[in-house]
Amino acid sequence: MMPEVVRQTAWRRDDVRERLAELVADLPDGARLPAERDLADTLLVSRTTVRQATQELVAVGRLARRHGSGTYVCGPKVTFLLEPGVRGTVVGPPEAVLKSCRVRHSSVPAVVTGQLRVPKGVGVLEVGRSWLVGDVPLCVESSYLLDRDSVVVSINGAPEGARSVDTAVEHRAATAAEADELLVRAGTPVFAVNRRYYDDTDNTVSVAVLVCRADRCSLLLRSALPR
Amino acid sequence: MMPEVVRQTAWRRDDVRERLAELVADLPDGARLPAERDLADTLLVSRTTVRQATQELVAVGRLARRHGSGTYVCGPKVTFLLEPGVRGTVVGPPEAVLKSCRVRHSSVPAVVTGQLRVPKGVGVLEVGRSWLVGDVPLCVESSYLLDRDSVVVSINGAPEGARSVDTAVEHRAATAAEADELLVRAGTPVFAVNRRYYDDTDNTVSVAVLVCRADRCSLLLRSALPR
DNA sequence: CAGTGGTCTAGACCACCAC
DNA sequence: TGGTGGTCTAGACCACTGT
Repeated sequence: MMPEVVRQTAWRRDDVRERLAELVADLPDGARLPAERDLADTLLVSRTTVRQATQELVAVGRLARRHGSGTYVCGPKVTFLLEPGVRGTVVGPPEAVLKSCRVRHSSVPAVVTGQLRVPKGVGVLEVGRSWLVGDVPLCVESSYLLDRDSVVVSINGAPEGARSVDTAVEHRAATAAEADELLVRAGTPVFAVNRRYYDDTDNTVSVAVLVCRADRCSLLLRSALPR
Repeated sequence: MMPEVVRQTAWRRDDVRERLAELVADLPDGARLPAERDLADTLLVSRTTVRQATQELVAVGRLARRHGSGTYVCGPKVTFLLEPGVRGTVVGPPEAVLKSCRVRHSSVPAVVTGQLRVPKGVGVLEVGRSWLVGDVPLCVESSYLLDRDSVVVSINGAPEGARSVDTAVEHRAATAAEADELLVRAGTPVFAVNRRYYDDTDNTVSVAVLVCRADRCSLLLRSALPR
């Protein structure tokens, strides 16, 4: 059942993708590729096939298209560092800038209900952060903390009282709201990183949701081993 | 620079994708969608547009296509659990089976050279594991350990002497070899999880490389906080 | 305004599956 | 053998960029 068989045929798209990958390997970051119509003529395939092959390289961050301008070779991905005692940070290269960091009171948003078990009506602090490379937002993060926590510690570090953390990483489609924030089309694949901090009695102390563009970000997680 | 502007136009593809997403939301896992040609007729778009919209849902694991059979609603993703002191395990649902686990001697493969700093000629143990759901391989893992380590501990747990671990998660295209093992086409997006175990003096003790289908797997990482 | 990517179409043919 | 997904084409038109 569900054989999901491997093809025997050699598809033109695969051939074009490999040719492009070789071409790209010899080009510096930021270099512009020939126009799709030119590539189609050169490689003796239709423009559609060129686009399909290109798309596969775009999806994994090797190329980036700019409407009306051209298709360009991408630099290395942004590395997003997650350590148990620290909330997310971006480490280079390439250089990413923490664009905004806002802290505000809110009253138990839907995302927190059921995860962060607080009585109805209790306020939480929402910490929103976003990172840019150039002018392009790559990661947005929202953390939800109990008011009683130390805000200074909580913005960048684990909240007071937290003793362990779960990190769930999922690859999914961007919602309309996320797509809007990340300046991509809805449905674009993103990493969704959901972190929950627990205290000694396994109550959730805070929740952090990170959404970053899968095509432009890698994740790095560090942890000590229990001794 | 690099505005990467948000579109104003309403594309048919987006509309079709949202309609399909709504349709899928009401269907049970495993349900079959109407044929692409029928959807095209119903939604008054070309089959190409239906395929593009469908593809976006396939890429994030909401749908799966079966050549010659149909397009089906996917169940939940396989959760791959990574804990500091334990090598990867799969937790359900859905049920995944550890299909193979082979241990063999090898002499410093390329992937280990430079990462696992051992003198040339020293043998390493290679532990290969793969997990299946049904008959479909979703994850393959290769660990490389120094011969001096306890093999019993090393297969499922952290190697002797390891005190910390780095976990790098990348979203990239499957190589030809990986695609062959996972029964997908080359270029398919995969999670590549690279774990390095370090001893007290920060020498790499072992290296584990996990490759899993991004469309079918989620990652869950647990760690204690330093106290 | 010329050049480029973005979308969409109608149709063709192939490969696979299940009856 | 009919129905399904998989690939590919040639061309059209739109939207955006940069000169």
